[in-house]
Amino acid sequence: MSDSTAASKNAADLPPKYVPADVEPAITQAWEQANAYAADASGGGDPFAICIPPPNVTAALHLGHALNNTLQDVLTRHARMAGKNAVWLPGTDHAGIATQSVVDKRLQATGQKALKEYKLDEAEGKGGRDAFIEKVQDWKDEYEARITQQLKDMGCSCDWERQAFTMDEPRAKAVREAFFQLFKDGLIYRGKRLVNWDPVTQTALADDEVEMEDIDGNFYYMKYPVCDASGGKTGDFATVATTRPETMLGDTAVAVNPDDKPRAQYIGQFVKLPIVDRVIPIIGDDYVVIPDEDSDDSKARMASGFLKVTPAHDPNDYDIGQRHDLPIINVMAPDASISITHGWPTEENPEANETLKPFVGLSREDARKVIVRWFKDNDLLAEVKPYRHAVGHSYRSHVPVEPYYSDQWYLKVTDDKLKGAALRAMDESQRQPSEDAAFNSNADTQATGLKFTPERYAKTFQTWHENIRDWCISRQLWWGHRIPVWSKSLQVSQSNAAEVFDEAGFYVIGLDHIFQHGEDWKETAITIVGPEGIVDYKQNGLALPAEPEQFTFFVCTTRDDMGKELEAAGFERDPDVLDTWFSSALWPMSTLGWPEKTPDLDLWNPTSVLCTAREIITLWVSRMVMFNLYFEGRLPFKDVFIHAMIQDGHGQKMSKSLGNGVDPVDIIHSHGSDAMRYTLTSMTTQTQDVRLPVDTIDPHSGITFTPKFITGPGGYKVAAPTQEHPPGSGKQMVSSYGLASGTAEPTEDMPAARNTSEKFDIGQRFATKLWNATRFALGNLADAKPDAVNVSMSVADRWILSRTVRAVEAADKHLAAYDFHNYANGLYQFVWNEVCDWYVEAVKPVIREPEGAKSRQVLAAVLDTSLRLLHPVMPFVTERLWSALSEVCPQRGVEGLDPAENELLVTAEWPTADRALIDRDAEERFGRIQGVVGMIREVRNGAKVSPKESLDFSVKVSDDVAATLREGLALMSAMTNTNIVAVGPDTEKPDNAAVVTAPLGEGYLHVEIDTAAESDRLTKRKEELEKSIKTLDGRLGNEKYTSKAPAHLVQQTRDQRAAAAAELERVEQQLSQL
RNA sequence: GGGCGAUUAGCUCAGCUGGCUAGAGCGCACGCUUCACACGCGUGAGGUCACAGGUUCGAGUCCUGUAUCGCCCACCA
Repeated sequence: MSDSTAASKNAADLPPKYVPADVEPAITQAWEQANAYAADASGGGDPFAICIPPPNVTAALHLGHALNNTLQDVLTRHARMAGKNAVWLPGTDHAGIATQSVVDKRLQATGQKALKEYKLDEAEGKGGRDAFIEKVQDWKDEYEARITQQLKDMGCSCDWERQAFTMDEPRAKAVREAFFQLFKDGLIYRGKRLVNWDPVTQTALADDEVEMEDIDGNFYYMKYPVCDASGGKTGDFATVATTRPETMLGDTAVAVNPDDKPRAQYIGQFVKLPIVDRVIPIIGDDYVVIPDEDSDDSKARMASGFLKVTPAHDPNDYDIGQRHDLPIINVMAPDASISITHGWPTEENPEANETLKPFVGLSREDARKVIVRWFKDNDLLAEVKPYRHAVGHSYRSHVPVEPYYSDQWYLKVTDDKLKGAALRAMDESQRQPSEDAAFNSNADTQATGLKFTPERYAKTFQTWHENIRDWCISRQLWWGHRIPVWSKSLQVSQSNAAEVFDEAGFYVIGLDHIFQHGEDWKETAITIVGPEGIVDYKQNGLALPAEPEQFTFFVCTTRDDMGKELEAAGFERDPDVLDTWFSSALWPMSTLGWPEKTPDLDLWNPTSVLCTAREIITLWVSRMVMFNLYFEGRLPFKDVFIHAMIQDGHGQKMSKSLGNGVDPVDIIHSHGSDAMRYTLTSMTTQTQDVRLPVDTIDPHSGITFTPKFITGPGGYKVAAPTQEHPPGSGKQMVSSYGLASGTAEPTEDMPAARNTSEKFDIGQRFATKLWNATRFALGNLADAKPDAVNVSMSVADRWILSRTVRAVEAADKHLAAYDFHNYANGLYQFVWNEVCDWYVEAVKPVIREPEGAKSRQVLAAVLDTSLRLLHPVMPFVTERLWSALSEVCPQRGVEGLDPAENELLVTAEWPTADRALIDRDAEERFGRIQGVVGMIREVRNGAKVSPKESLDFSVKVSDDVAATLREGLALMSAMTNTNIVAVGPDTEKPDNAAVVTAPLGEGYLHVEIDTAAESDRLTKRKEELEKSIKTLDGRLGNEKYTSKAPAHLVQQTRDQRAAAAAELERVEQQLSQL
């Protein structure tokens, strides 16, 4: 190793305490210098690849990300050590709407020119769009750098040379190409539909960007006068029930259920819509719920039987409107204020409607109040009932989403080539029985075997695809991939054909090659939309109408120069950008060079595993699967591992939007990176989310305390923005919530406070334990003479080697199953409870002696293996200790456990377990020693004998057993501070002695015992044994048990019964002798 | 409304296809500055496994129901 800081020269270089901050930076540097993470497709080994779920550049990472990335790093480091050609592809996501609105908010908050002003500039042709995007770009640069640093601080072994961003040029190229292909294949279409509109950010949202929240609202019962076709009132009323009175301005029908006897008679009549005086029909549609006061269905209880139909502002009403060919009247502007200029039919002449005028320009909230008031004043409000119901809110601006009728681009994910392929890709073993046609399709099944861990998430994936709807991919934003479509509308007829079309019937705009070579669709695709919809001009040419009709030409191209030509020809580029998830969906391909057929793509796609949280299965996993299958005919990854979510101390999800996130760097600061990684890994079980109570560190004093909590927006518990510690001291600080929510600004007197959590203590302690165990080993190995070969292994040596092999096997098994908890926990127990508590203690008496030669070898090998096994989860401390070990003891390993040496642990070989080292005899014998040692310690403690006081111990066993026990007795005596004074068949129990029993005999600890205490202890034990015997007898006395239960279990029960009876006898004997 | 998951020691969590005298870490009690480690060592106390039924020789583990909590999905009359 070339550096001097990371590598230790000898054991004395290891300070008594492990201080992560003193070690981590140098280790990071050593890895970087060695280029340890770089992957090359031409390198050997089986491919292993992980794509990072690219974090949004909206904000810094929190502990949820730390967990996500730690697990990926564990897998990657393991794969790398195991000799695979491993790559971990890093990157970030532009997160369109989220980033745009975060930046806009920040600009507003700091009094700078914000989105609104830039939009005005853009409208005036002053380039506001590009100027704003630059602002967002600055933000992105800042946070991308910060996120990258966080990942590096965590020790993430990404191949940083491959850092990607969903909006950089290679990814942009992939997006254009993908869009183009889908467009060309007819899977992207433009549709006028109801979308989820966010009136604040003024963009459409995908279904999954809408969050349902329960809202306390009202049911309003409004009376519409019934009339005839010409508007003549009958004096009767139809009372509609609605939660959204303001949309009544756009009503185009009233519906009743034809099976609703009392009301069906109204079908065919009309109502005169109040305020707007529109005469609209009463129609029959079985969607309408029939009122029933006694129903279980709350809707039936609340319903009036008359449903107002507003196709432009309610998805259900839209469907009804389609069924009955109703007009669609949009009554709102994009900001959701009441408007008569966004779709109101001119023949109604709304400008002249005096009654309507007061409502125009009102927000939908105000309009609701005013309209209700109008109905009340005009005696048309029948009733108002409180009603709690779910309302969709923008996940970004948190205002209710407005169903809004507008032009959008859709991706036809319902097509079998997308949806069907995704369903068929599921591993057969994880499919639910299904009626879905996709499973019966004859279509080629390109790839199969997509597997989820835990399995249950396969169901989420399947259900999502079975119910999938077309994906609205356009967003009215600036921050994103601009849609590569240019369009132009023009009036076309036979008379102007010569100006527009050439002889071949193709449209002429100076782009002859596009149209002349109509089948050469490599870079350009055209859709022509005429009055009757999409024109299949490729088959039939364009049938020109006699009278001029409107045709719109949509040209999709991946080439910028062609875009410019199109613009010169009067085409306009679509102003919208693509949904963020469109570029994310290409991630496993675009990070490997797609659309080029690169060696990387060949080797690493499909990637090995996707590691993510469950919330993203529908948004992201689904779309990656569909795209990768569609474009490359294979899966984006073979496995999907869904891990837990990190919750705060109140059981709330840790998230940026809640502001309760904890910066991993804070934890690294308080506990070290390895401690954080270890704790997070060991907390990862298959079922549970992780609850993590968070404390605050007072920056004035460095003292940790539990912050004061307040109830924040949305009813969540959050740390108060400013904290005082101790209360009343006047020493104030800004909490991480205060920072994240922008509700408090740190100052010199009121600095920002870091977070910590005692949950990470376990990792910190473990790192320290490992550190100290290594210090012990190095201290002894350093002095080791060249080993005398003729020393044989002790029972402890054989035992620990056996246990080490089992630890290797367990680690392999658990990692392969994504069982992170047991991987981490198993090694913790191995290192702490077996290596440190027993092996190191057992070896102490001989470790510096000539007869300890073999033990020194074993100790070095066991330590070597432990460091290798732990490296994926605790890379820093293990790497540091590795260099120290290599320095002191460059040659290590025993037969069967001798992986290749390597300068750096990060690229060292993963240990393989030679099962020949598994030694049942040693395990059994050492187990007995452990049992006896335990009993002696128990007696010593019970008798309150100081550990320093050496006690005599005599053993009664047969002579031949005594011979085999010699080694074990020596060990036992050393570990319990006892002198063995007699061993043999004639050993008598002294008067003052505690009896220790073991399978092969018994021992006497010569100690003045407290008769009363000993009597209590024995009596208690006696009762336990009696109870146990009773249970076992009950079992054995049950003929059904002895006949039905497996024989070995019955035998086991008999053995247990016998053992308990034997012990009971001894206990009773001891009691009688007290 | 549909689906998934959780409910085990004071706290945070393990307990795979039923065999447990139910485990771990923290916390707690007692004793130890034992020459790697007090971020330690040793010993111990602490649980009718949410509740009610059922299947079984046997249930923390399987089934049914109830309650509470969480998450995901769902077209806001």
